[in-house]
Amino acid sequence: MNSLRVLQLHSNYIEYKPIKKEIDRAEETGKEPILLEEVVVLFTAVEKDDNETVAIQAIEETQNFLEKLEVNKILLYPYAHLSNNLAKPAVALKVIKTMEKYAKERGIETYRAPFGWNKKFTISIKGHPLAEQFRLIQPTEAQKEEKVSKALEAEEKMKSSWYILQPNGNLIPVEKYDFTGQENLESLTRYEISKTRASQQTPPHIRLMKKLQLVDYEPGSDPGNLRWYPKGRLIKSLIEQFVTNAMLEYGAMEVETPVMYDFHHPSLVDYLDRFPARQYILKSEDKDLFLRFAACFGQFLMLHDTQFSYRQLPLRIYELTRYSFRREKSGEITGLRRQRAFTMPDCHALCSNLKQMKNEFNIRFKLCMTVLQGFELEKEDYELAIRFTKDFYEENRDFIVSLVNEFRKPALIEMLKEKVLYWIMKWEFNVIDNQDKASALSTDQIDVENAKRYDITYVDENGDRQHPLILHCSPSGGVERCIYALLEKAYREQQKGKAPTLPLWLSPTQVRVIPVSDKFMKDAEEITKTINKSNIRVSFDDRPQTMQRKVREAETEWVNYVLVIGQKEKDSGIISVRDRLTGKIRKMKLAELVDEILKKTKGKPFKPLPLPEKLSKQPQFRG
RNA sequence: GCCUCGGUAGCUCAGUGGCUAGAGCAACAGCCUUGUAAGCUGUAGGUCGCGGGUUCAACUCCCGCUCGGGGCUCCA
Repeated sequence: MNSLRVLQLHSNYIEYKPIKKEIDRAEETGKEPILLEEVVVLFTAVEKDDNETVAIQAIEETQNFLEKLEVNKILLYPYAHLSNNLAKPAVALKVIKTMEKYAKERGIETYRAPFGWNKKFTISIKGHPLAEQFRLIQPTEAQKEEKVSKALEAEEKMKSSWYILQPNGNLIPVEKYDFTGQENLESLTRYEISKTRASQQTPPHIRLMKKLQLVDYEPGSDPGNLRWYPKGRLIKSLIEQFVTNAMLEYGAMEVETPVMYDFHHPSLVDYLDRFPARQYILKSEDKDLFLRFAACFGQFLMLHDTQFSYRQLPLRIYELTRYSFRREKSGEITGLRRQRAFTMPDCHALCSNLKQMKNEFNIRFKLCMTVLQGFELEKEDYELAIRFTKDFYEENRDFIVSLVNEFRKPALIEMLKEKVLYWIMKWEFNVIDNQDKASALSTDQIDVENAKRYDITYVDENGDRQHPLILHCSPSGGVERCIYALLEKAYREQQKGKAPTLPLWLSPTQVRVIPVSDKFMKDAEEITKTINKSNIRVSFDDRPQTMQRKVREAETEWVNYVLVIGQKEKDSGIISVRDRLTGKIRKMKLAELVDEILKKTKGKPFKPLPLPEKLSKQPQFRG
C-alpha cells in the first residue's frame, strides 16, 4: 500500500545548504545556506499513486500537531530516502507544492527546501516526547474509491430510447408494441429496461452443471473462476474447436496474445477509460499490470505494428481468449452465466470504408447465426437486440433494417442520443433463461475510435495512410455462457416433459453398452471396442449391478443411446437401442447405429471419451 | 458492491444451549446373475464453512471472515 511518508521533527533550528542538482527536473534555487529556528521540519517522500488529496490530508494532520506543540512554522523538506517506492519526480513535486500551498492557505508559516537537490543540513531536535513523529498518510476510505473507468460511469448515465424494429422496417416505441406471442422478446425488453423481473430459486443450469459432473465452483480461487471436470472440459473444448474452425473458414487469421498488460501503457490507459469493465490488477516488481478483459489490446497492439494496405482489407484476426478476465461485482457472478474468468472467441475485422464494413458486418451476422445453430440454438432460442446512435440510424436506416430482415423476427432497439463509448452500433443475440433473465451470446460492434487510439493504419490506393474501421465480434459469446444456454434449454425441455439432452456431438457419453448379466460382459466389451473405433464416445457398464439400475443411470447421465446386450442380440446380430430422443427401443444392426451417429455429428469436431471406458474405473467428480 | 437468506458425511437434507450428531443416496465388501429408470445385507465415512466471543457447557447464541443462493445494481 502506497502512502505519503512524513518524518516530522520539532527542532530548535535547522540549517541546510543546496549542494548540487541530483535530477534534471530540480528546481532553480540559490546555493546560500538557510537557517530556520523553532520550526517543525517535515521530511517528506512521495510514493507512487499519492495525489493531492493525500497532500491535503498530510497538512491537516500536521496542523493538529502544530496546535499541540504551539508552533506555527514548518519546513517542507523533500527527502526521497524515506521510501523505496517513489513517485515520479514530476508527481512528487506537484504533491509537495500542493502541501506548501495548502499549508499557507491554512495560515501556517511555511518554508520549503528545493526539490531535486543534494543538500547538506544540520539539525537540532527538541527532547520532548512529541518532537519526533513518523507518519504514513494513506487516502481515507472515501478517497480510496476504486478506479472506476469513465466508461463505467458513462454507461450508468447513458439515456436511451427503446423501440421494436420489425423486419418490414417499422420502428415502434416499446410502450406501444404488442408482444403477444413473443414472450422472449418481451422478457428481453423488460430485462434491458430493468423493470421488475420474476425470479426466485437457484438457476437450473447450476444444479445441472454439478449433477452432470461438468463444472463447479472452485472455493480456493476468486469467485467466478471455475473448475472443469473431464466431461465439462470435453464439451468446452469441442465448442472451442468448433468456433475456431468456423472463424478460420470465414477467413480469420488465428493469433495468440498475452493475458496481461501494462496499466500505464499510453494506448491502454486511454482505452481502459473507454471500456466498461473492472479489471484484475497485478503487481510485479515495479509494474502495475491488468488482466485482459478481451483480446482487443493484444490484437490492436499487434496490428499497430503490422504492415498492410487496402489490398488486404477486410483483414480478419481472431483469438480464442482463455481467459478473458473481468472483475465483476460479486453479486453479479452466477454459475455459467457470468464469471470473472471466461473463455471468449474474439474476432476483429478491419475495413476500409462504410461500404466494405457493411458487407463484412452482414457476413458476420450470418456467420454468428450459423455458429449458434451448430450448438442447436435456433432462432426461436434467442432474440436480437441492436443498439446505435441516432445519427447512425438516420444515415444507415436501410442497413439496420436489412439485418432485422435477415433475422426474420422483430428486434429490440436501443437508440442513443450520442456516442457514449467507442462504438456507433452493435448488436447481440440474447438468450432468455428459466428465470426470465437475458444474457448476450454472439455480438458484433462498429468501432470508430480505436484505430486512431492505437494508431492502426493501412495504405490506401494513393499511398496515403488511413485509419480503418474496426469491427469487434464474438461469434458465439462466452463459451461458458453457451453451455449455460444449452443447459437452460435442456431444463426447459424437461419441464415440458421431454428428456433433457445435449447436442449429440457435445454429449460426453454418446453410447452406453450394458450387458444383461455378467455372462455377456465380454460381448459388451467387444461391441464397445467396435463402436469406439468409429470415433464415437462409448462406455460400458461393467459394475456388479442390475441391468435396470444401469439403464436408469445411463438415463440420468443423459446418454444418447443405450445398448443392452444379451442372448438375443448375440444370436441375432440385431441390437436393441434405447434412443433418448424418443424413449423407445429400436432394433437395428450395429453398423446402422454407427452410421446414424456419424451422420448426425458430421462436420463437428470430435474428441474421445474423456474418462475410462469401463464404468467401474470412472471416478465421480462430486455431483 | 449493497440488502437478504444459507453452508451439518462425497451428494440431498433432518436435528438439539447438555450425554455417543442422524437419514436416504453414493463409496467400499459380500450376496444376487438379472431383458430396458433404483435387488439385498453389511462396513466405513463428521474440525457441524473458518476465526473469535458469551457460557459451567456452543453445531446451536453474538461478532468478524469466507463461499454460495435470491433481490438491487450492472452486463463487453
